[in-house]
Amino acid sequence: MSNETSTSANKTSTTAYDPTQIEARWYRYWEDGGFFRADASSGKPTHVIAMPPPNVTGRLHMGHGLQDTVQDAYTRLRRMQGYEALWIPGLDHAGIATQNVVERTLKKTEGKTRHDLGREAFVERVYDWKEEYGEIILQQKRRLGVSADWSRQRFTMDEGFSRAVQHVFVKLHEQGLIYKGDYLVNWDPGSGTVISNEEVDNVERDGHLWWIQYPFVEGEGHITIATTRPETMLGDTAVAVNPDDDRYRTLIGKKVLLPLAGREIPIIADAYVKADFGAGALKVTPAHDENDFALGQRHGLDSVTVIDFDAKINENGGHYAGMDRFAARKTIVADLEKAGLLEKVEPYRHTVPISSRSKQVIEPLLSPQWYVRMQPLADRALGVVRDGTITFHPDRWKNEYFRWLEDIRDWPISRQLWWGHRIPVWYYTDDRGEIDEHRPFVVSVDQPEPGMVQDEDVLDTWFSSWLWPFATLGWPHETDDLKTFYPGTVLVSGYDILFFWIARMIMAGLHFTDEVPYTDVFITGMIKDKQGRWMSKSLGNGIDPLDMIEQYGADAVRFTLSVLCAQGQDIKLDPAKFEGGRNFANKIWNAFRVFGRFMVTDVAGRPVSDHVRTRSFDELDLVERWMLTRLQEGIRDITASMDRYRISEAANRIYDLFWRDYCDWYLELIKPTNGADGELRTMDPDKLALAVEIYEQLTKLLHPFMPFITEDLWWRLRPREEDEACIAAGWPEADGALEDADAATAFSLIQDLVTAVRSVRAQYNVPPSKGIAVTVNVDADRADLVAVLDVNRATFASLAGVDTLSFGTSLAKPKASAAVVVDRHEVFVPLAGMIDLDQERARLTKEIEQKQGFLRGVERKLANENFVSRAPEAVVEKERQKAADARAEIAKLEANRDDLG
RNA sequence: GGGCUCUUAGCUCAGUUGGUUAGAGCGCUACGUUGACAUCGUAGAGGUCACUGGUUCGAAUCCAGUAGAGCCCACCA
Repeated sequence: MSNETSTSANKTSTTAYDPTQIEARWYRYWEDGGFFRADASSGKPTHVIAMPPPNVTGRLHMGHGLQDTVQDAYTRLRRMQGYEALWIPGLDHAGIATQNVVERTLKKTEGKTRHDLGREAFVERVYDWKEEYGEIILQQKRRLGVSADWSRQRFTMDEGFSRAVQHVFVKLHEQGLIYKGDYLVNWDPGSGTVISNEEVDNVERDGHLWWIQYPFVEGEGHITIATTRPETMLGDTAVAVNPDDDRYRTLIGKKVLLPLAGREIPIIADAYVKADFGAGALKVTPAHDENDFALGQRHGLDSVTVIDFDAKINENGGHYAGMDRFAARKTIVADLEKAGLLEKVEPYRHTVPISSRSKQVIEPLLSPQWYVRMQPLADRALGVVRDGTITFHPDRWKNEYFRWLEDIRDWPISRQLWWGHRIPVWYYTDDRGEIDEHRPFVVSVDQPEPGMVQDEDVLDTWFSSWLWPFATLGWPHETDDLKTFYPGTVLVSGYDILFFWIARMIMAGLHFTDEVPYTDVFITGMIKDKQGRWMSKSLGNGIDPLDMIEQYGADAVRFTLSVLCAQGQDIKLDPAKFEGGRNFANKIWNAFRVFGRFMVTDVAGRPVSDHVRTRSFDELDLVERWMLTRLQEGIRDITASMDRYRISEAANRIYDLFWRDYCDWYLELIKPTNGADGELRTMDPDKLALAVEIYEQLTKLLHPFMPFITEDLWWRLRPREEDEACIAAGWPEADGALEDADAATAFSLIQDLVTAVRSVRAQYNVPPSKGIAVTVNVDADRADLVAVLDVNRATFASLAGVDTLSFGTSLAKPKASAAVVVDRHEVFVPLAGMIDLDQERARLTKEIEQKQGFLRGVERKLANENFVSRAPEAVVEKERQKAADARAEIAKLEANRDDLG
């Protein structure tokens, strides 16, 4: 079944880098080789990151891609720097999210609800789900190159972790920080559980304001109230007015007849009521509104619950009982209208609480729940950020953190779910097996006495997540891991879970371990689509990182994300941006080939002998000393940027160092060219050795960002022992002995001169193949440069495509030549037959005008008394130098223009 | 109602102790394939750094205000 189609359509250059060939292989090598595993007994300084555990139901998305790229870059960097670098991975059981998914699947595939199965069987199903799908996302992370210590992988519901969670509950209870209370909670009818304030989104919606008349019990007339939720009127227990409202002052204490319900309720006065809003009179429903609940408490009102946990009107709602809350609203409004009690309806835009889980409207309901008193925990957490023990990057996020903690509320931690940690509270039962309300409950991890039953509810997912940095290390046991790796170093996360998780981890760390869980918090921006919208399933605008890895390679994806990850700003991601990363990987690959093809290798492509330079630094060519100098600067800059958590700065720096310096200049100069006969020349072994030496350093600098390609090339550079991997190599350190400021200056001058010559060539369309003669008239004050240039004439000539080169300080301008002034030096390019005198004159004139404009600006500054007297001497001197240079250059340009006749 | 962020080249964005002739990538223009890379090279065009005022010898950078965009908090029915 041979087919020979599409050979040309698939034509790809054999020289292009192909990541698919190598990524899986190197990952296996690292993982099997134990390179990710941290050793608690090494005695090295530690660097620890606790990976935000993804949900067991999760699939890798770009947010993970970004955050894992950052975490992996730091883990690899510190590992190379000699730290015992531990990155702990794991999974979060994600209570509501997971239960919802499994319930939906159950419904779809078997048409059953969880109640059909029963608790035990249902939880069994969720475990099955977890076993089957939980690992997927961690496998996906491996594709990205995540170098986490999989041997230490944890799950928030594994046995040890569960014990830790329950231990914490018991401890907090002992400390009086956990209580059970009957309060108004955020009931999510969609998920059938309570949720915390943080899980509620306040969304602006178009609604109505209904004006309803409540008739007086005695005498004629009525009072009008305005409400957005008429269905709750069935539970009204008062009407409230402002005590200073003249319209209603005389009505306070009177009774009204609650329409439809037929109950008598009082008119009360409370300053909370705003006289200028709505009708100025407020219906009070303590059982279904937070403000009304507070009002009820102040005035000793009854609470009448009329909406049940299924979001339907209950038996207190008379003949509305059984109706869904929104259906009831319609019916009630219609009934009021029929009764002539509906005064008017206004369109009204207001905020409605929506469950971030199920997207359904939250129903505030009275319900007994467990709470954590947060104030004592919050105070310490505020302190450690205020005093700088913990630093946020970028800094501004600490303000959000403060704001939340300064106004902390108690945390409702019980959830009416089946998937999660059972609350470790036990109840005595009576003869019929029912909970005996008369006997006190017992808080205990294990069943205190036979026959006692455990609380039905489970704990909020975050009640386990907040222990992540230390419970993953074995806490509450004093394990070696805990002693060695706690506290951790840095936490990397998006700002979306600053309150849910980051702040709570800090509180938990301080409270339970007396330590901050980490000293740095790296907050990434969120990934948006090209147009700045959130990526979502419904919009279908998500970009799958795995698709991108397939298409461009993991290194390309990582590098691109690193570059984009600037200062916590949100990232508008266009998938085309990964091309930049792919192109860079390709450049890295091909740069190696420049010198790599001169190495003798075995079948695996590994060199059979080492290449070690024999020349001393002083014996190196100018470009080589320049390149080494640039390399040392690069090492310092990149390391410093990473230390300051400026990962995009570091990524950009290595990109420039590699592409602009190493490839564009250094490699261009040292690469052998073909001989006249077309035969490829050999490469000078010592030049090759230095090329390898520098490339090896660059490989290491690139490794935290692009681990796969660097590991692969690493083995092509030198013969190595099996465990001498790039991932385990030492991070480069800048070496002052490999720096030469004079060489850097001299080469930089050559770069400028070469660019000037190329520019002339381009302007006059001189083909590269055509050799030219160039005369450089060095500025008289810098005569020393003549010798420098002379020594490096071959360098110059090769870069600029020059046949004949003349250097001097008083050389005459050749006939019919173009002139360029660079740093006060003149570059003459004879262009007999090609030069257009008018064009050249115009070009020079434009150049002169530009320079004159610049000079005027500088002179204006220098003419300013205040500038000269107040600015630092060095700044003034710099300006004087600029002016002098500009004047000299203008003079030379003018002379050259005049010379054209 | 409070708070935060953003506004810099056609597009996406860098630019922290205030002193540059304001940068990058993509896109655009011209030229270029005799063995590293066309996923490339060389040379270029392109910006009153949103606006107004202030501080300063000097502002894209600091301060105040204005306008637009976005986000987070918040109990006005």
